[in-house]
Amino acid sequence: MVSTSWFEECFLSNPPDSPGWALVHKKAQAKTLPAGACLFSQGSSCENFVIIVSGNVRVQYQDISGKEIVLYRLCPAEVCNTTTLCLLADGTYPTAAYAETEVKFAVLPKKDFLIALEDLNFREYIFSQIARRSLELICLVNEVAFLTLEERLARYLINNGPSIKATHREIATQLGTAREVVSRYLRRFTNTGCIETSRKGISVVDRTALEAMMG
Amino acid sequence: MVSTSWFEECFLSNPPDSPGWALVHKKAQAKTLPAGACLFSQGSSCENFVIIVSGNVRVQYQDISGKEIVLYRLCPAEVCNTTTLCLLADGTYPTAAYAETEVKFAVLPKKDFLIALEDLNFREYIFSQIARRSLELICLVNEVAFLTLEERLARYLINNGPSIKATHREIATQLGTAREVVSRYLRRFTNTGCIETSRKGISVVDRTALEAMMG
DNA sequence: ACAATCAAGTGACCTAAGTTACTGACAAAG
DNA sequence: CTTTGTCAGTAACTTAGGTCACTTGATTGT
Repeated sequence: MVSTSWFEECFLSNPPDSPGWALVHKKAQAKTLPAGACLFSQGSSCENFVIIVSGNVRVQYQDISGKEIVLYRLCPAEVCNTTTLCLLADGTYPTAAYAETEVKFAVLPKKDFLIALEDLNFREYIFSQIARRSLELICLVNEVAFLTLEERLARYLINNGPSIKATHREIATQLGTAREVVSRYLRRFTNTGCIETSRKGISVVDRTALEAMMG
Repeated sequence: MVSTSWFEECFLSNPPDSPGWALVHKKAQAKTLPAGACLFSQGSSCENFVIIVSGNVRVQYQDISGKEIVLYRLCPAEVCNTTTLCLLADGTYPTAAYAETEVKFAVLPKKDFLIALEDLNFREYIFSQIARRSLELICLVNEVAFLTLEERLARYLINNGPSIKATHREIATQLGTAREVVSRYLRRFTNTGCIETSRKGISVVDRTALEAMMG
């Protein structure tokens, strides 16, 4: 059972007074993992529903040659899309997930999750998240298929706020490309005055100019 | 209400004796569209649940410059993934759908769909489909991001059976590339004896050789 | 303090694949 | 039989971006 302290605090907006949330509250196990830990990896079987309580998690795909692309990130109160889909489809994980910070999360056995889904309140919470995330993935297909890296990088910079704390390497993984390529485009953006770079950080100076490049 | 003839015939395996299916049966409207017709297009709002009764439907994305990529195809008894996700997320369509043959399908207002979802039987049918399809889309991201066109074309040829009836143009749309590029790789496959081409058709001669190329 | 590690900068090169611009072949319509 | 449109073949070129091979500077651990 999840300790009341952080769990309830986190779900004040979805109070566990509905049967589904009550079940989660009763049966879920609280877990904590340090930054960098792997929550699940490609090919492993999916047995438990996962909901993030604190910290954030990167969900990504890694191909045979080691190339990676980030599919999405999980924030507190969010449900892992891949996990939920795997539970519903009886599948094994096609992706891997890593803690980016220390992460607290609740874990609920598949069986109990399916019971909790009987509750309209719980179900709506879950499925609106799944739906939104899956629609995002459809958009990601298009982005990867049709946008240039320059456009995708511009989008990344816009979407990640005026001040970004990430290495070129991390950005490259996010976009599914190589570090050098990111450096190359960042240099161009710097030359045209769109951004300013520092070690481990980028700040967007001319948002409008960047927006013009994002396709 | 859907005429009993083709609807029931189609759902024998999911008999409408459960409340969800009964509701679908009672409230759904039967529609028919000719080959080539548009079921929905990008940006239009999503009001109705859609389930295919006969024929098949191509769901694709088109970017501003007119480039297209096929995301998936719907077959009889299948539910449109995008539609269902949009209903659950209150969104507008990010994709478009076109009838590839004459299509019969049932349409159920959002309101009734949400009621039908109360039924475990119906819900499981819908969500296992959604889950499977969405997992496929995750794999599509990786395919587009990391595989070469040669590999993707080889996969396409394998997945679409030993005898394929499609123009180079159609295959190009499927993969999100240009016709000439498809012709180029098909020529190479022909030269190495993997396939044989004829007007509007391709047949896989050496499946094993093709499999070796699909990455 | 020094080595080791990691982030970043950068030039040179290479290749996949998009683009342009044709040609010829076939089929259906007139 | 001829016109018109679709399908396919192909050569020539361009470009995005992946890869290699470094260097330099910062950070960290011992």
